[in-house]
Amino acid sequence: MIILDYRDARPLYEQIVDKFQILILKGVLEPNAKMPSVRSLAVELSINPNTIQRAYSELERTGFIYTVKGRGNFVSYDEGLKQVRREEIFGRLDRLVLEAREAGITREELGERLFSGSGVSGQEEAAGQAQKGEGE
Amino acid sequence: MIILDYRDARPLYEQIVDKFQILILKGVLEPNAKMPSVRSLAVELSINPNTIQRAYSELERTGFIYTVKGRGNFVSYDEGLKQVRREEIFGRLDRLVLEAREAGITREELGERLFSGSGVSGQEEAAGQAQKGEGE
DNA sequence: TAAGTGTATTAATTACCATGGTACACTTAA
DNA sequence: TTAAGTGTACCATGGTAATTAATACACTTA
Repeated sequence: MIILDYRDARPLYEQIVDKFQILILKGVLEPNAKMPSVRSLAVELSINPNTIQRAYSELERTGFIYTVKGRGNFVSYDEGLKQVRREEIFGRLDRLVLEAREAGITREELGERLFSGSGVSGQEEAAGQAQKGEGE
Repeated sequence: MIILDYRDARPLYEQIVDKFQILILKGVLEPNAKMPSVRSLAVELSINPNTIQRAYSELERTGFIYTVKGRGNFVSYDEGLKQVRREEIFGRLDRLVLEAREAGITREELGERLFSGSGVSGQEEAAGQAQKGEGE
């Protein structure tokens, strides 16, 4: 379900948070679905349970999951979360643009790169979540 | 010439590397210009010479400066560097696009954000290199 | 009751960052 | 030649973050 990248400079718990955020936002993990237990996931990934615990705490703090003591952690997806993730990504884009400008790259050049990425430029997405609201 | 931000979570040497890369890429520091000596910059920034040394080593490793023992460090700007920097930034854009797609953000939405950033969308850049003067 | 769960705490380890200090080799100018 | 300024290479120290490790406790469920 989750694969760690030890070449990644970021802490393990942060990688775990990211992966689950994506799985939850994409609907792979449905609302109220049970998360792997702290101990079982620790065994599966061959890392310490404390690291999983830290990731789960972060996911709970940011509203992606909720906890029932003695029972486990569960997905608490709601539409607001998607907006949070979107804003985070837009923020990163803003910062990248600033850096690009300092390297002499214009917005136009970034735009060109943006749309040449995978050939596709028109209709995308809509796949993945399919059903549900989508909206926002 | 350089101002450190102690609220910044990044290491000091990394901040120094970044600032000089920008100064060099923007042409504020011209090719073959002498860099501040390790000791003098350390005094100016009130940090340890070893930290400056580390930053300079990184700048030399990445080709931004060259060293002459006993004489000092000098700017070794060439067009190739700018290209490398551009590619690095474009690469980051590519990865950001992938993450955005996973969050359900289309290229169009990214494009919109890209050009709404600071109102400006047309002529930019070309400013910055203007005169030079600056030069230590 | 036993097993599985989250949670909390403490200690130890490792890596990285930064400092402080010393020493050496080189270049330049007096 | 000498002195000053330069880069460079060490080493030891302290601080912090990430992670591991080992326990312990409280809860839920079968």
